[in-house]
Amino acid sequence: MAGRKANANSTQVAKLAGVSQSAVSRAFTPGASIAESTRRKVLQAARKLGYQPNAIARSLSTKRSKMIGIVIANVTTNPFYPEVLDALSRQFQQRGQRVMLFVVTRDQNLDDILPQLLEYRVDGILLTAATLSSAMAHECARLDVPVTLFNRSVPDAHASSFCCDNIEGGRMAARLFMKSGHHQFAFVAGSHDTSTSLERERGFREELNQHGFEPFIEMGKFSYQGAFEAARRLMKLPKSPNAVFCANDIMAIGVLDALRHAEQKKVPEDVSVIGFDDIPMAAWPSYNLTTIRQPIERMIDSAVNDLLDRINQDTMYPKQELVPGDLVVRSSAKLPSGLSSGWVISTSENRSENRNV
Amino acid sequence: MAGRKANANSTQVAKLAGVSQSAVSRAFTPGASIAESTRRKVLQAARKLGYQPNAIARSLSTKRSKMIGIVIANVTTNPFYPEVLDALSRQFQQRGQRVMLFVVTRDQNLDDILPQLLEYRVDGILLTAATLSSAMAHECARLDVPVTLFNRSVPDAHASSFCCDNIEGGRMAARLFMKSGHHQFAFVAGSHDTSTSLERERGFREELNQHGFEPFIEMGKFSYQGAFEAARRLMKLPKSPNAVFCANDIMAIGVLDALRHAEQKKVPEDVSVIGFDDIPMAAWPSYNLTTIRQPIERMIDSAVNDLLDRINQDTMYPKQELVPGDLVVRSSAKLPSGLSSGWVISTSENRSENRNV
DNA sequence: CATAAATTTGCATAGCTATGCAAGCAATCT
DNA sequence: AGATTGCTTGCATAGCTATGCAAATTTATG
Repeated sequence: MAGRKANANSTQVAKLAGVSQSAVSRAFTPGASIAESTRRKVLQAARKLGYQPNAIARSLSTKRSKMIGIVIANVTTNPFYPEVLDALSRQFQQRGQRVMLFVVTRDQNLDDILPQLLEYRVDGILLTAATLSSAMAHECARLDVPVTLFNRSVPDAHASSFCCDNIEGGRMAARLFMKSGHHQFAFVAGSHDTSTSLERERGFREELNQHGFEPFIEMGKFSYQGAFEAARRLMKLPKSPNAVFCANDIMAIGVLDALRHAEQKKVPEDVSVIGFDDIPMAAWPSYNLTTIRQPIERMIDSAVNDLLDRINQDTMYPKQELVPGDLVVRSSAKLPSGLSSGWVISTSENRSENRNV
Repeated sequence: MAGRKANANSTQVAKLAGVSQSAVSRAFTPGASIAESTRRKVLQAARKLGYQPNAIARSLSTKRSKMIGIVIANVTTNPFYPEVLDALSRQFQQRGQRVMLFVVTRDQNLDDILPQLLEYRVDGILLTAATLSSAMAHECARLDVPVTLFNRSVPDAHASSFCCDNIEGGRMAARLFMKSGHHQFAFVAGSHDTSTSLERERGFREELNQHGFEPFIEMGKFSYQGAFEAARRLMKLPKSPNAVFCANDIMAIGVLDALRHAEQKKVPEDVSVIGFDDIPMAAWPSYNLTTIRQPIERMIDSAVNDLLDRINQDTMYPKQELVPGDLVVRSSAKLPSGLSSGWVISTSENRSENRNV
């Protein structure tokens, strides 16, 4: 009920230091017009009173909260997202922005969440593993709050988006499978309404189609367990596939576990598996997963830069960026002759190197 | 450079609705004294102008930001913490609090971070996988900002703390090992300055000591890789251990992988392994890890309740709570006769049940 | 209907900082 | 010395909402 203990404010500091309140404000504003001697007096008085500028009042005054709203989903089901959150949060922190976090479920509607961010006048919004209704996109545009989507492509032009090149990723998986002589393909999808899953499927299927193949599709619900069960269904098919591409690594791992522990299949001898993301677990010796790596750091750098730029400059248009992924060759998929495990094949600069992964 | 697009404010809404600014404020304050008819007028005018109350201004006025500062570490290295963050964030969200997030490294000093939270006048602070310097504890106490530690025990009486009973957890592991006839024990520690690791080690060692045993100790650095290497060192010992307790699950998994893939050991035939936490991966068929489960939901409920209570009532003292863990018996540790895999043994009410884990 | 009681309303101000502007001051130049 | 320039400083106000208090209105009561 009772309020916070009275915190010293700039006026009290001013009085103690024998200067005006403005001077106190200036003493704490980098680059403000204030003599070094007065600044010292102020800082000393501030220390004595335990004064710290009130960021809430500053936000009100400057109309800049220095807060970024981050909305994220799948944090517990896909280790990729903790990585993303970690990197995002550090980046913003380092650039002087605070983070207001909302954890949602993948299919949760953001129309209740975004207003809560806007209420706090966040300077920008970053959505990952979540999509934006066009109503909300307009609302953000109206309020001039830039929005960036991470790992979701967007039909709407009001928001920036930063994605891995999912289509090309799917194609790379298909090509690797075909080069090493597979003939029966399957795709384990994440969901039917998520751009990442749809695009990866599309690239995979298109590349196969060009060579006269058609993959089976099974739903893995973006989870270990869902993919585990999907794999079992696939193995029950009359012509069961021997090359399974999964919409992400966590599902690929579910598939691997199902193949080995529930279906007595050998990987990659009986079935090859490729994932997407390159989460840390993919490199564990239990899995050794061949996968398409999303270059998280680079993608996040771009996304953060773009968002901060759009916050600081009025006249910037949203940007859609597609970052190429790298094929990381480990041992969950049969190798074509001439390629050995431990290679990273980078589409971008068409270079291959043994990065010891 | 330029400021945000002018957002409608309560005065403009008031003018349009033909009422005073106070009335607008009251229309948006649940329980305020306002006639239903005027409220409707206000809400209609607000809708027309796209008005939404300014939470920053409200915070300044009420001296309540409705924000909780969360500081978390290990988000990418230990899947336990994404679970914690997810649950915390949802709980606070549901209770009408926003979350300001800081991601730090385990050993990072918080003396630079906490002031940033205090600057924004967060109503309370929750630290997990991080500790509080006593200077900062005093600072928070001075400013009347309650602090809660999650999964860290605290010497300082200024903060609440909510922990699993790590000592008893360590004892449970020791007892299970001894019951199934092991004689050579090891503990894979997380670090030498973290209460979780120290307490789990202490319980484990004390229980062994009571029966005349002494465990080897190796450092696993709280990571998969660190534990992987620790396991290899353990196996090089002249009397290599056949019962390894790890300070957490992710390290236990690192140990399992090292034993199986680098040391050609069978688990549990050659070596038994027990972890701590019960992260989702522990139940995967590749690992089937016997472990001490931390009852996350219950712990978080308590922690959140306590923090919110302390925010709302002035006269509450911090609380130290110890929540008992459950021994989840899977198949990474040899079973004593009479016990079969799939059992959860709960210390708290001393009941056992086959929960199909 | 008159009066008391309860509800609703507006006024005025607090909460804290940033900043445009004009005034003050010191240093520099002619 | 007087004029010019450049830096510092304080004044006054904006930014937006909440709320104590008194006034006004409505409702209930006798």
